[in-house]
Amino acid sequence: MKINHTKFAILGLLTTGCHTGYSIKQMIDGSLNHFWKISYGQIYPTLKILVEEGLATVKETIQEGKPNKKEYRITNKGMEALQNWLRSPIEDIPFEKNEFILKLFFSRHEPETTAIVKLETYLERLQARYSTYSSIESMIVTSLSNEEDASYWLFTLDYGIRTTKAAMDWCRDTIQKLKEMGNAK
Amino acid sequence: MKINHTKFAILGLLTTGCHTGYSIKQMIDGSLNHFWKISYGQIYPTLKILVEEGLATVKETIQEGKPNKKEYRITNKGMEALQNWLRSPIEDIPFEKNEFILKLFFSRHEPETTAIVKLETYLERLQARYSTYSSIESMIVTSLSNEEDASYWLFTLDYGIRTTKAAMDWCRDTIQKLKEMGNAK
DNA sequence: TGGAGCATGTAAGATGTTACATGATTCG
DNA sequence: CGAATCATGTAACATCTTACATGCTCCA
Repeated sequence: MKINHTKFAILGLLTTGCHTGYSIKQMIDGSLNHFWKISYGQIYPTLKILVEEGLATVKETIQEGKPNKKEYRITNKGMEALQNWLRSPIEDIPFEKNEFILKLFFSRHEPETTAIVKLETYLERLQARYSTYSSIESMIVTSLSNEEDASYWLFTLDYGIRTTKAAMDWCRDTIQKLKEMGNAK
Repeated sequence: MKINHTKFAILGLLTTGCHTGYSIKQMIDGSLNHFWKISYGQIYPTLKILVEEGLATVKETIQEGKPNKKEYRITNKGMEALQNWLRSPIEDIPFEKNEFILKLFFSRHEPETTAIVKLETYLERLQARYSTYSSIESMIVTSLSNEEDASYWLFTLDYGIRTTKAAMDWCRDTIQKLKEMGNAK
């Protein structure tokens, strides 16, 4: 039996102070983005399903000066479903769908210099990601240290930081190796 | 404009000595699996499309003692298309859809011990992956050292090895931290 | 006045997985 | 005799992305 994890991701986000589709999306883009992505095209329909299944409730709130919003809250049944999902064993070890590595795999069909340029671009983007992670980390440490979620959020962030760092080191070493290959010819 | 990378992955595999849908699948599962997956449900229809577009040719081969097979070969046009794709800049830096990390993110809703068990399971699987990579690596080094593809294949493998190793280290440290959190209570 | 941020939603299409169907040979 | 390996394929389904549509307020 296959489980729809996205549904539970949204359910979980409801426990972190996000109560609208819009704020859920922001949270995903800001904190979950390195290991889970969800688009509006999934968020709003899923929120509807959650209510239908009794895992969440909605209340339309009229705001002055701002558009109306629908506030979603997790129910007891929803909380149970979330814990159930947390308890269930993980299916597969994740794999990364990596366009860049795929291209590198076939790179003997292109000149070394082209591969080097691609590696340099990749390294730059990894560095950008690394700084983003670092700034999120210091933000959590300073402003959320008493928050219950904080330690687990830092663990997941640390995972991102360490794997990104490993990838950056690999990039630098591979660039070096490719340059040596070029010189040897 | 969005590019269908899977199509090019199959096209690229045609240049590595794979000529049937079956052998392409084996190559994917053996060597590409850590950064790209393709199922038969995609391979066979894509191979058909490749022929329709003139990027590959088919020839049905009658084998004695074995079922017939269709042998696909890349055409000049296909080779050009492959190089074109290789040259094109990478769109996005990849992200890992990681069910395990997603669960950890919400783990304050479960007891620490449960999280520790999950981390231990995850570590075991990472170790298994690590040994798989290492054995593929030594296989390539010993039996393919003269093959043109070898160095690029080793680069991609090294990427897998390093990021997996970083994840393993993170696992061990996080288990430790969680145990300390448990003791502190 | 125009853009950014807040806010919700849908429809079409792309992409990918799973289960199923078929059938030969080889090896233990 | 049964399992594994070789070999090809499809239909249904699940999942996800993209583009589009709407409209308010605040600020420069």
